[in-house]
Amino acid sequence: MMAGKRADEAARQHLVTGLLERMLVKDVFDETCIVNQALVLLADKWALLVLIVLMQGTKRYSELQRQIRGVSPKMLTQTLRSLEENELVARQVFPEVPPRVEYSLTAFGKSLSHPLAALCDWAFEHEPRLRKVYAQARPAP
Amino acid sequence: MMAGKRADEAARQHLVTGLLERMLVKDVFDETCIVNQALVLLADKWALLVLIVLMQGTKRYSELQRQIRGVSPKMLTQTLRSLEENELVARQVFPEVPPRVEYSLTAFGKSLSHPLAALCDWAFEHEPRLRKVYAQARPAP
DNA sequence: CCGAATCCAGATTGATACTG
DNA sequence: CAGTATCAATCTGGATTCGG
Repeated sequence: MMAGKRADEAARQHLVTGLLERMLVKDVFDETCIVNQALVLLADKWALLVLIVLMQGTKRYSELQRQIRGVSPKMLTQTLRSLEENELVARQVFPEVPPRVEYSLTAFGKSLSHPLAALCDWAFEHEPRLRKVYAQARPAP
Repeated sequence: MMAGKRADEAARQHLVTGLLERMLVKDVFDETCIVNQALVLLADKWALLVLIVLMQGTKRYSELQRQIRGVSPKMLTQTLRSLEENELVARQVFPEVPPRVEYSLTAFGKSLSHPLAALCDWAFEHEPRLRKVYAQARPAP
């Protein structure tokens, strides 16, 4: 138990140290920093949810809308367009009746699987605490 | 080279499959899904940048403002308050003149190091492509 | 039916100036 | 130093409408 905790901490320190080496510690978060630019593309709740759902495989527009509860058609379209422009998602239109449009991750999008999975894993691991802070942060609707 | 690529793909599939098992594939992205709640807290550019900077250690308000280029005092304060409420960041006020306030990650916040490092690693690995899409997504200022 | 475009009220953001 | 206050501008989201 104790050893496991120390191992986790050691792993964390290794990761953080590796990062710091690359970031050169100071003033890296301006507009030219690649981490900053990446966050501009990714720091969006709907975009992340779409990417996570598309990790399951190719989906139609309506499937995405069904799986991602609470997304309006407008925001879904907007998010998909943005992801397409950023080359993370591919859009394929089938000239049929009724119309069919399929979305899938590009190879670039698939390369995000590891970071996104790490984020989801974190959420599952810390579920009780997350629920607590989420509930107290937003008074009952 | 080829073997490395295959290993990466295998690792990705393992991660994704593990996720899918937990997500039970369908309709998990409503308000009660823990991933959704986690994203509400984290899908924010400034919050992520603050967390990443605080991975370097304890910082004063002005240090954060200097390292995170482009953040206004208002947004920095707002972001820090939110992170504090979510128990990811601890705030300590020193009753001195001139005033001093220090921010650091809580244990909970430190538990985010792995996912955040994975995200940063991804950004560094895909820097050329990221710069390309970032540039074409936003016309020269 | 499915996918997308338009309009508009309300929330969020950002730059700047100001205060204990 | 570490924030607030203020105001303009942008973004969001829902309802509605349109086209294939």
